[in-house]
Amino acid sequence: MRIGEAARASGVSARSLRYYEDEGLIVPGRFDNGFRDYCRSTIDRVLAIRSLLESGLPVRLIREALPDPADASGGAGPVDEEFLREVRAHRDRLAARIALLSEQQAALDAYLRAAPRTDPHPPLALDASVRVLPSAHEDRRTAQHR
DNA sequence: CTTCTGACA
DNA sequence: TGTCAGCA
Repeated sequence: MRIGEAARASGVSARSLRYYEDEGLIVPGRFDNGFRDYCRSTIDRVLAIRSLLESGLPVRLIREALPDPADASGGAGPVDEEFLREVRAHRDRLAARIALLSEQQAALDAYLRAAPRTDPHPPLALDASVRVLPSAHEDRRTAQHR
C-alpha cells in the first residue's frame, strides 16, 4: 500500500512515516514509480515505534531497540546489555527533570499562596470586545510551547 | 487527486 | 510535525 493508506492504517501522518524512514527506523519498499510501498510488517513496526516514542525513548535508542530493518527475521533477539544501560540512563535523566520540575512547581505554589489578593471585587468594566481569557483552543496551542 | 523532495512566517 | 512549493 502507498503512504496515504499506510498513514490511515497506522494512525501516523504521512509526514511522520517519511521522517521515520529518514531516521532509519523503517525501510518501506518502492514501487516502480518511486512511491513508497508499506507492507503489513512495516505497519506493525510503525506501531511499535509509536509505542516506544510515547514511552519517551529518543529515536536513537528506538533504532537500537528494534531488530535491524533489513533483517527479515521478525523475532526480537536477545536484548543487548549496553542497550539496557542506556535506557536506564535515559530513565534517570527523566527522573532528574521531574525532580527539577517538581521544585519549580512547589516554588510557584508558594508564590501563589503568598501573593496578595486584590481584596473584594474590583469594578470590572469589560465589554464584549475585550477578551480577558484566551479561548479554549488558543490556550492549548500556546500552552504546548510553554 | 496523490506522492516526492526539500525547506521553514 | 505541519505545510507549502514545484514536479510528475
